[in-house]
Amino acid sequence: MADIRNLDLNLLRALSVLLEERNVSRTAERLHVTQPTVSGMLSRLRNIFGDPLFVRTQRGLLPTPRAEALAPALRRLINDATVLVNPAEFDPQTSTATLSVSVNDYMQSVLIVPLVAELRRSAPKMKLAIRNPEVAGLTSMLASGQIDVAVTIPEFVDPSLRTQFLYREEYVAVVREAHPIRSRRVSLKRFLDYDHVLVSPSDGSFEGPTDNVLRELGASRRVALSVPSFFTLTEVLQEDDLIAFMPRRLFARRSKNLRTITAPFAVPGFDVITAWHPRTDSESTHVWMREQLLKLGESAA
DNA sequence: AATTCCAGGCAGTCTGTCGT
DNA sequence: ACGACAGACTGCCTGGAATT
Repeated sequence: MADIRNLDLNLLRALSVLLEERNVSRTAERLHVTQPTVSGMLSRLRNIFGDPLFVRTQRGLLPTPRAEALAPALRRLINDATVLVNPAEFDPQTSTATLSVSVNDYMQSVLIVPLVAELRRSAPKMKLAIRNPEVAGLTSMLASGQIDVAVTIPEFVDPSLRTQFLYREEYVAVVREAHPIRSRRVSLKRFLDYDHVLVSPSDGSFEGPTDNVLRELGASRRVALSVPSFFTLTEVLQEDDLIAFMPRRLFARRSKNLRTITAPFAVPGFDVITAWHPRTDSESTHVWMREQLLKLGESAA
């Protein structure tokens, strides 16, 4: 049994050209090496295949039956190898790839709704899975490929991941249209008279960025309700005299029966970023998807 | 586990010879 | 005379050992 350890692909390529040219010098020219090099290659090929492969005649080199029989398989092999090292360019119009994006409901509303519209147009055969965020397992899910890209905030991202800034978001204070607070500008005392509601996606906490600001002011509010999603937040706000801070871009999309008031203090906003595993850095499908998100982030800003 | 170093082997060129 | 092949030499690559 012949050993393929000594076989390199360039030898097979040389054999393929030799079969076409039936001449060592012309083969050397085509391979951009010197004639003795091809001679040496032929000698190695003869050892590997245990066959003379070519015999010299008056009319040049004549392939042996064994060499002629190798030709179709050689062409296939070289073609396959060429495809292997030159993966097809990503074409959104024809791609049938499936991508999984982890993103919370606020970002779904701001980014994913326009993303889907864009995808239906420019990548009609692609499939997209939107998944609720996994803060704890995010890194391992990105590493294993269960999630391809996450839209999130920097605080949730392990330093081993790659990130790209999309846009900066601000909070606005929101109440329902029928809320007893009528003036746009509200005093701190009046602001604290009412019960508040906040979004805590994972742990049901009653504290958020607003409470950190209040603590520094030596004050505190009563958070009566903690909900897991921004969709629930907007529903609840419409039904009761509560106050909530919500992302400005979300309010712009879900302001039915709601209005903003000017809070007596500012709450720092947050950066929205994409995060992915370095493994997929140059994966053409992923690169394309991240570019789409970046574009949408820029237009959302 | 990753990086660096080193020895051995191999493929390439140049030059020259041989066979058709 | 032309083209294949062989020998001498050079530089690069690879695999294993040593080191970090």
